[in-house]
Amino acid sequence: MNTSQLCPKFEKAMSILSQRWTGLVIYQLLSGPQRFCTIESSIGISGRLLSDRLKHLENEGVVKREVFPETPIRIEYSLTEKGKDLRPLMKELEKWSQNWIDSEDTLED
Amino acid sequence: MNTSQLCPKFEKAMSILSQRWTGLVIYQLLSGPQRFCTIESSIGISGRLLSDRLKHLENEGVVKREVFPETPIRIEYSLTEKGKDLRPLMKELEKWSQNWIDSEDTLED
DNA sequence: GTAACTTAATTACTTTTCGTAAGTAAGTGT
DNA sequence: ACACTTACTTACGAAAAGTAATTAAGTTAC
Repeated sequence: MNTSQLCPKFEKAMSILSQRWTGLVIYQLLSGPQRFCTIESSIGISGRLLSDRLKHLENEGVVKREVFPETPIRIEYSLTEKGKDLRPLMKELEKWSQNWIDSEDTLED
Repeated sequence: MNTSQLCPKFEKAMSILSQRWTGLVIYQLLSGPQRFCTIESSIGISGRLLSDRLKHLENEGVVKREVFPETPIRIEYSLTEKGKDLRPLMKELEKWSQNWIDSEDTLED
């Protein structure tokens, strides 16, 4: 049972951002529209989960999928206005990580 | 294999925030030091996971656990400076959620 | 003094999600 | 024809989450 007393909009926003990989996918797309395999290799997510996350973000209206029927065909993912508006938040997280995360203390590769 | 090209500090910061419940726990503690059961009921997390998350956040230096040997004994959780410095980020998420999350589109209770 | 209650957990068990690897469909390059 | 690339999907074992019951230490109620 969820007996939360928090703002539902805030909770919803947090639920999007707190799903594994989702934040990194958005962050990566802030540098511009990109193809599936580019995102995949830049953040180290598996195809299975990237496919899932992009679909989820598309449903939330954060990410846009565009098919360019060139030859070879090209499929690009980009941020919608809603997605782009997360830039200030990402900037804050960048600042925080620079101020507080010790380089000894990062994730193992 | 993680072949990420992102800043390791940013990745680490994101990995903290993108764990389920962790963001809400921090957000809740921004309103001041609180006891276990207060956090539990305010964000709707189970004791099992709250215990886990608080321990994790204590290890990361974001949360501080203090035992007050009064009668009755009181255990309070609060944010460290590192934790308090996440306030601007939370403010950005609040703003974003107000601007972009439709009230029809919130989580079910 | 013992039975019921509270807090801060922990343990046991089930369900959901993740991660790895392999497979697929459509097309390209040689 | 054959290998290669892209954008996925499927299968399956492993890890994490969710639910509920239990515990330990102390409090209050009678």
